[in-house]
Amino acid sequence: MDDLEKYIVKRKGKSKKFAKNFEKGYESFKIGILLRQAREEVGVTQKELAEKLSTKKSAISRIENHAEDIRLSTLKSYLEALGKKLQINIQ
Amino acid sequence: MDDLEKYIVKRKGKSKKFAKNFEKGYESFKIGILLRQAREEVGVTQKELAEKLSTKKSAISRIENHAEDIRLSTLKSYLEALGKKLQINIQ
DNA sequence: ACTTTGGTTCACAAATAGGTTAACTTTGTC
DNA sequence: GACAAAGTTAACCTATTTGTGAACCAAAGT
Repeated sequence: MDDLEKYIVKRKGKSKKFAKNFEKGYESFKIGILLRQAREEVGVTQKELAEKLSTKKSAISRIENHAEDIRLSTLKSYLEALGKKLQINIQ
Repeated sequence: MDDLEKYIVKRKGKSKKFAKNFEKGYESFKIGILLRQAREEVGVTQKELAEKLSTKKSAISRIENHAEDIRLSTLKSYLEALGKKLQINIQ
């Protein structure tokens, strides 16, 4: 079980809603989970992050919970606002 | 000079149009260059790739040349159609 | 010179991501 | 319980990506 899976188990325990939504499809949630994990690691609230990105906390929440897809630029700026870097590899 | 840069030099030599467009901004072209490189490596034409993705060759060309941004799902399926895997890391 | 193949670009339509507001829930603290 | 802070969701709107067809160019082969 890797870190992401551990995190998912933890989050399922914390949020019944998440657990239910999660079953609808792993793939579509994977990126949101990754992003939430990154944000929590840094210890920033959705509101704080939203301000750095000149957007609203609701948009952040949507990305972390709902978003079926995301633009590469959004992904990048989200992470950069957390002081992280996005790395893309092709295998 | 890494592989990507080498490839860019090569492509600048082949296409004046590309060379000119490229100067307008590196960042926005980077992903397209990566994708073209991946496709050429496999030896697939834009038309062949388009068919696998149920789209048209013009859409492929746009992604490789013009596209300012791209959805994660598009990136993923493009690469998977080439038999490659997209790997995302956060640093 | 003509045709074919691979690629580029444009214009328009369709689909979808992201901005925004407002109402709501959850969680923690007093 | 009351309150505040953090997060969620829905609705609407706008901006952007992607689908599509057509016209075009360059290179290669006939």
